[in-house]
Amino acid sequence: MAILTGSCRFGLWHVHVSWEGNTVYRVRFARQGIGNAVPEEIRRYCAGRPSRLTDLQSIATAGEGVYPRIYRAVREIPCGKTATYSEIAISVGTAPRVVGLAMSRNPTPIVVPCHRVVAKTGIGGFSPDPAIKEALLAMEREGTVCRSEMREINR
DNA sequence: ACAATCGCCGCGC
DNA sequence: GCGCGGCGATTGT
Repeated sequence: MAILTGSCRFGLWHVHVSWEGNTVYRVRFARQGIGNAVPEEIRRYCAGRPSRLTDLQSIATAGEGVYPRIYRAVREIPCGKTATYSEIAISVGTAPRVVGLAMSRNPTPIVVPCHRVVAKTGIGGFSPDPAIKEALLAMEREGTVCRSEMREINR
């Protein structure tokens, strides 16, 4: 199977994705879009519709290094909730700044939901623009996007 | 090897 | 509300 790339819209930004099957290699925010499609769950998420990002895998979570363990811990933060840099640090046995650095180098934002990691006082950083982080958190707080298919069926 | 680089935190003012 | 020092893994020279 070949690696595919595409983009979808999120507010004023375009979300570029490269992936193969269920494995996502890169996600990045850019001003310009490209024509091709992105995985369904990311398309639904960006549109604010119910989605299950946990169906996707990220290359960033593989391995036993510190960064992969951080990324796995971040993936366990439920949609609509947040954790602090220090909480993640304690859970994997490292320092808060290492978590910050790992977030800044996260190759697959959204799939590894680094926007759910906030500073103890304040929202913390996000590149290329903290406004994206605020928008993602606001969307998840609203709640529609967080409904999984199971909850859709159960209600 | 070494130095620089961080999306942080807790303290003391 | 500052400013400061400590923190640890990664990346580039």
